[in-house]
Amino acid sequence: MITSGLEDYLELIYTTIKQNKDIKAIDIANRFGVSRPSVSEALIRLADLDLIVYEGRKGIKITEQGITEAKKISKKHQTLCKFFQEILGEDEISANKNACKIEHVIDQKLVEKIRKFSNFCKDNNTAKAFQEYIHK
Amino acid sequence: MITSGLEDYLELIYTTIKQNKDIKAIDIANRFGVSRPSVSEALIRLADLDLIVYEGRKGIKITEQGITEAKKISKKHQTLCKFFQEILGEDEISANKNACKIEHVIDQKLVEKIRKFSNFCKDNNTAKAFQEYIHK
DNA sequence: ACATTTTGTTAGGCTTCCCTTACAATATTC
DNA sequence: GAATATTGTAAGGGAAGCCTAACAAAATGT
Repeated sequence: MITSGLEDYLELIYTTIKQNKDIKAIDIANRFGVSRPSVSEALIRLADLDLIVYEGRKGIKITEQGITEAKKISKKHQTLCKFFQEILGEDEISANKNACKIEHVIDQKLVEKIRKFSNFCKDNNTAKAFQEYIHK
Repeated sequence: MITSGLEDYLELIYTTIKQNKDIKAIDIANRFGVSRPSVSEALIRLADLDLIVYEGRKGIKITEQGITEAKKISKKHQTLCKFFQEILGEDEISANKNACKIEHVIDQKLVEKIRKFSNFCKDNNTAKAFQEYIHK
């Protein structure tokens, strides 16, 4: 089974590759503040799960299945982030930090509901009204 | 540092004791589907953290600090649960399940914002409008 | 091309959190 | 009060996820 840490790594691999950039193990290590051996291990596990193709220095490629998985996580992240920032008025750093953790535990169904709710709120200027309500 | 699992156990201890009921290690094991030895270990760690007083068969008591911690978690749980159910219209089981996981990773500040937002939505009948929006 | 730096792997270790099996102590039942 | 059931603990083990130190291979600089 894929774990929270693996999901983080896969998500970064996906978003980096999507921008047509290369990603190396050391980039992941730097990004998450973990050691190179930890990442090395994790990449082997991601490859075992057929989510990436990993051949050491030859680079990291993402599989179809990996893309599918990464998209799910990435979508969750974006939906949550947007809701926290645009509706609740949370700052970007806090929104990101919380989304990064919640995305690994929340059900897709609930995220979908939040996404719809966000759209609903936008259509109704709910965010603005909420800010006024808070500072009243 | 307190972990997700320990928080779960502490929360159950707190809510049970609050209802003037006794709680035993085996109750926790049954509730979370883990073995008695696992709970035994966890209770010793909770005691090390001064969150409970544990003396085996003599029972489990919660400390002041434990109550403070448990209240925080419990409050997070309730706030999230309420938001998911009453505003988003999620069913109780799903609301609970998601709250149970998110409560361990979300910042208190963000929960507080969600709580205020829930109140705001209630004052404005937002839930009803959202349901109509979904099913339009 | 050679020296240096960068990057990845191996080996060995630690903690958390779970497990099973076996045993000990306490409660319960008859 | 003796037999049985319940509950807790000890011992030992495993997977995940992190670490450091040491080494190997490749890329880079001059």
